[in-house]
Amino acid sequence: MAVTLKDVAERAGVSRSAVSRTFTEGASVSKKMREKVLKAARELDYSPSLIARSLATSRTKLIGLVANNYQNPVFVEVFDLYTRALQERGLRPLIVNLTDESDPQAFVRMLRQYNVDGVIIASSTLPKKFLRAFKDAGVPVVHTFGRASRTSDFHIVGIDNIACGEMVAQALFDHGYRNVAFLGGPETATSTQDRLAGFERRSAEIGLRNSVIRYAEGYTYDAGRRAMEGLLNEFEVEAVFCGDDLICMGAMDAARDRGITIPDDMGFIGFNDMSMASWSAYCLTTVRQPLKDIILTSIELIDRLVENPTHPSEVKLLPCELIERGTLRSLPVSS
Amino acid sequence: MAVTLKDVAERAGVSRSAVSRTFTEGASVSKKMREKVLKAARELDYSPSLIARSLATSRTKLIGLVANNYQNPVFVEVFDLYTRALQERGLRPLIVNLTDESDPQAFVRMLRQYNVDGVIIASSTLPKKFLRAFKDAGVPVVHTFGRASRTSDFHIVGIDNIACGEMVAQALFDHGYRNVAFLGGPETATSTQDRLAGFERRSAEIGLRNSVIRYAEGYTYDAGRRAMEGLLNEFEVEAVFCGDDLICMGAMDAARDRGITIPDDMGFIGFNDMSMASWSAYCLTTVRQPLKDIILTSIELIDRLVENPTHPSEVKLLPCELIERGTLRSLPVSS
DNA sequence: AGCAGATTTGCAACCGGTTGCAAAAACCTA
DNA sequence: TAGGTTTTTGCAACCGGTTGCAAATCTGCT
Repeated sequence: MAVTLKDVAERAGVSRSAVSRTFTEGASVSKKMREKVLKAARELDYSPSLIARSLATSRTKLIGLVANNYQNPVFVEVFDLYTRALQERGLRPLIVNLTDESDPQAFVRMLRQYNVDGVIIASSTLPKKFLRAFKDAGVPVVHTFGRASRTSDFHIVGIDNIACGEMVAQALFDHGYRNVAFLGGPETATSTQDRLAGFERRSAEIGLRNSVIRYAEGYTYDAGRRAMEGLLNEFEVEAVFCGDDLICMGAMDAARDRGITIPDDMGFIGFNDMSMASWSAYCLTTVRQPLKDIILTSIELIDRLVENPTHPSEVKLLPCELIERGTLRSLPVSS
Repeated sequence: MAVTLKDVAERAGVSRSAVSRTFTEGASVSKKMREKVLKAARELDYSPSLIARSLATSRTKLIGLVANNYQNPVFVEVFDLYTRALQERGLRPLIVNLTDESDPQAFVRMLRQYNVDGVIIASSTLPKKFLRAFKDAGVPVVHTFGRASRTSDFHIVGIDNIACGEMVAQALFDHGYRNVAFLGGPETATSTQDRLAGFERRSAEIGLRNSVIRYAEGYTYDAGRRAMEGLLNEFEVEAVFCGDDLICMGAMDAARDRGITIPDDMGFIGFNDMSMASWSAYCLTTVRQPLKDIILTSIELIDRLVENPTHPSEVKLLPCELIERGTLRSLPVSS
């Protein structure tokens, strides 16, 4: 059915190796030979089987892309960036959609079976042993959105969540807020923990009172909404720092549905700057993660690891940026 | 490095075929042999290489998943469903992110090089010749969200866009609207064309005047917003039928930003029922596509095609449902 | 023209599995 | 227990490429 190396070789009247070499980067073939082969290949509409090549070279150009956050629209942005950047480098993502029910070990095995060249874990809520499993199997891993740590021997690309927490505390203080709430993502996510740590540290330094700490059960609108409703029943705060834009939108809608006006009655600040944050229905003040940089850096790193698996472990933390829109009240004028 | 068939065979003291057979479905192995092999395999932590197996069987369990709508959050829902349903069946999606700039032919070649078992095209805006390219290469294709047509010899799963257009016309009429606008997705999308056709046909029948026909340039918030702003400058309508929820949200925000109250001053109806449609900031009345069914049906179909490539071409159109929320004014009470 | 050195080519083994075929083993019946 | 069936096993070829090695060809030079 399909046309193979052998067919081309016969048609061109050369050896199979010759054909192979004209299709492999940096092999030694004379100009005359190459042309003869390419002509035959063109006539037969031949293109080499990557499966067979993989078997021989034990390189697949496949990169496992593991994620578990398919509920959040920001993920479509993440995903778009990953898939495009990978395919521009001639790599293919092999997607794993990890749900709560699914058995992680099965996916580790699966990715090994496909002999992926490397794995990118794009999630801050996955346990370390998951990374370990790949490492032990000799597969290069990069943890995007992971927590930095001196002791860890993993490759990590992400942001400095502690610094971000500090930045938000400062921003709230600067806007004149004195009594605020923290409404994070899932408590188990390292990103949540770190943001809270930074937030509390800076708050203590400058005298910002954060009287409530709550966690949404997931990075979803509904979870944000529910958590905010609970919060509103019990506390009075001037502003809320949300661990994710989507959570923030749920929280804002919960507040508005109780007749609270934003930002006059209550301020909100989100995290991620997903594309919806700029919609006029929300006009969300938020912290922007440099998604594109994070993802390009991750891919570059995994690419390098594939070439050189013994590369010493790297941690790259990229700077975030405060995006001021309309959900914090105007800065008090100094008089 | 990796442990292979041969290692297991040696350890178990049996032939390589024996090992292969215990790992292939429906091969003949005695209970005793199977246990001996499994024991050795377990001790060595062996799992068969899918690459090598693919080479031998020319089946990869890979399904190409081609899409070009990575801007729309509804896609994250589509994507979640696809990846999960595929992996539940033991298939792996091989993702192609088609951008405007990318050369479609290159992707056709790429998917063939990976020897995918089948391809799912998940888009209503891709040209037919794209499908043709796979078909010509002997790769089974299913077109999800495609246009039904008697003459076509492709496999299609989607909705009856004409009927949906009719349903919306009727719904607007029933809500008391008499002068409305159509704000579709890209004009080249067959789904847009069909919805408009149905919409106009039923409008004519019942006496609904649709005075404006506009198209957003893409399935994005901004495109919806821009189109709506233009529309507001030139026309007065009572309600707008948008070709997509995201477009609709952009349009709604454009209207609100001009001081228009929804639904008192103007009605809106969207399409897709993406998860955001239910947010209280929009509370969108819309048409729900049975996404899950569409996707499961697509996968089932491609699965069957892989087994039997000569399967006669099928067209499956699934019914949509009107989801009434708060963006159309209340039904006039009959008195 | 003759020769050393560099370049190109083909041979054949290998990557890690599957599978048709025939021999061997197990089972059944008389 | 012998003889015929059915089941299980191993051999060896094959899937479609790559690659080390040695032979063949091509260079440039004297």
